Parts: sequence; structure tokens; C-alpha cells
Amino acid sequence: MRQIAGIDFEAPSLEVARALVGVIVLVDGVGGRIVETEAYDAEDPASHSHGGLSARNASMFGPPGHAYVYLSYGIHWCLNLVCREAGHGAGVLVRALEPTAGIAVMRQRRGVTDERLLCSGPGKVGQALGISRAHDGLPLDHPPFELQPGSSAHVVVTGVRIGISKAQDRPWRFGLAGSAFVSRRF
DNA sequence: CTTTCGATGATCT
DNA sequence: GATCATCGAAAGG
Repeated sequence: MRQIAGIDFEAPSLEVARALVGVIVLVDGVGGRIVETEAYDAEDPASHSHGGLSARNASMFGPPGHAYVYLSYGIHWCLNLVCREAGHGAGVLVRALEPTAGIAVMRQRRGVTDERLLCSGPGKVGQALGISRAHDGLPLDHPPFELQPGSSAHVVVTGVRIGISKAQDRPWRFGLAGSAFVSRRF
């Protein structure tokens, strides 16, 4: 069982995406609590893994519990957490964090001071955490990554995914109810 | 408040 | 050559 911070990364992406809400993710000690995720799967037309293995998505077909990092729109680095069994091609996009650690560093990297704007979107998360191609494929249970279990009970809300042109109807977006740090209201 | 649009480059057909 | 799991600024109501 590939379990990190109480998360079974061999589970389907829908389950992992829901379970990750509340978990703390750090890169070199900088990060926060996950408040928004999206699930992607190989049988999902919106997923980068749809259509099979390629150079870009190779990490999605690697072992679960590792990172899949890609460059979005030529500008933004986005962080996914690979799940399900190796070779399947499933993952969870980390869309937003509630900053808890290294906030000064994140303010400097982002160029803004409002904590609600530091990690409220997948591109912002990448910039705030210093994510780059170098993080693609790295295991989540070793430095620079660190995952910590979520502390208290909380309510998870769902919605349709954002910014995709295929399979737009699937409610595969998950968020922490009432959080002020999500990319968009649910 | 909302919608529109440019930036910018890897990836895929 | 078209598309893209985005963001921020600008323009419009």
C-alpha cells in the first residue's frame, strides 16, 4: 500500500482528490493546506494521460505517490500528485492551498502580500512553492517534498472542473467548504 | 461586478 | 498550425 500522510495513493483519482483536501503539502518547507483539487484519469478525455504514454505525461504513468509537473500555457508550472496503480495514468491537480509555512517566501515569489492570493490557483501554487520541471517525477515522501496529514474534520464540497474544454460536466473538483483560499467559489 | 484578451512555449496532430 | 488542467490587466456595466 502506497500510503503517505494517511493517503492511499493507489486509490482512484476521485477518492484521492477528495481525501487530499486538508492535507498539508510542503516543498522545501514552504506550502500549506490543500483546499482545492481536481481528479484526472486515463479514461478521462480532459486528462493529459488520455491517449496513452508520452514524454510529457510519463510521470502520470509512473508509480503512485510521486509528482507530475507540467508547464501550463507556456508560463505556469502546475503540480499533480500521481495515484492509482503504476502504469494507469491517473493524478490529482493541486489547485489551491491555504498558506501555512514559508509565507514570507511565498509573498516574495508571488509578488503579492494578500495571503488569499498566494496559492489560489494551480499556477499560483507552482510559483509560490518554487515548482519547476526539476520536481517532475519526484517522490512525495522524500525531500524536497513533504506531506502531513490533515488535522481536523472538515466538509468537502464538489463542483465541475475549471478551464477544460472536454468532459466539462464531470463534478471532479473538490474543495474545503467555506475556504477563502480557493481559486473560485464552488 | 463581469467579460475579454495578450503573454508565452511545450506538446501534439 | 492549433491547442492548452492559467493568470493578470484592461475594459465594460
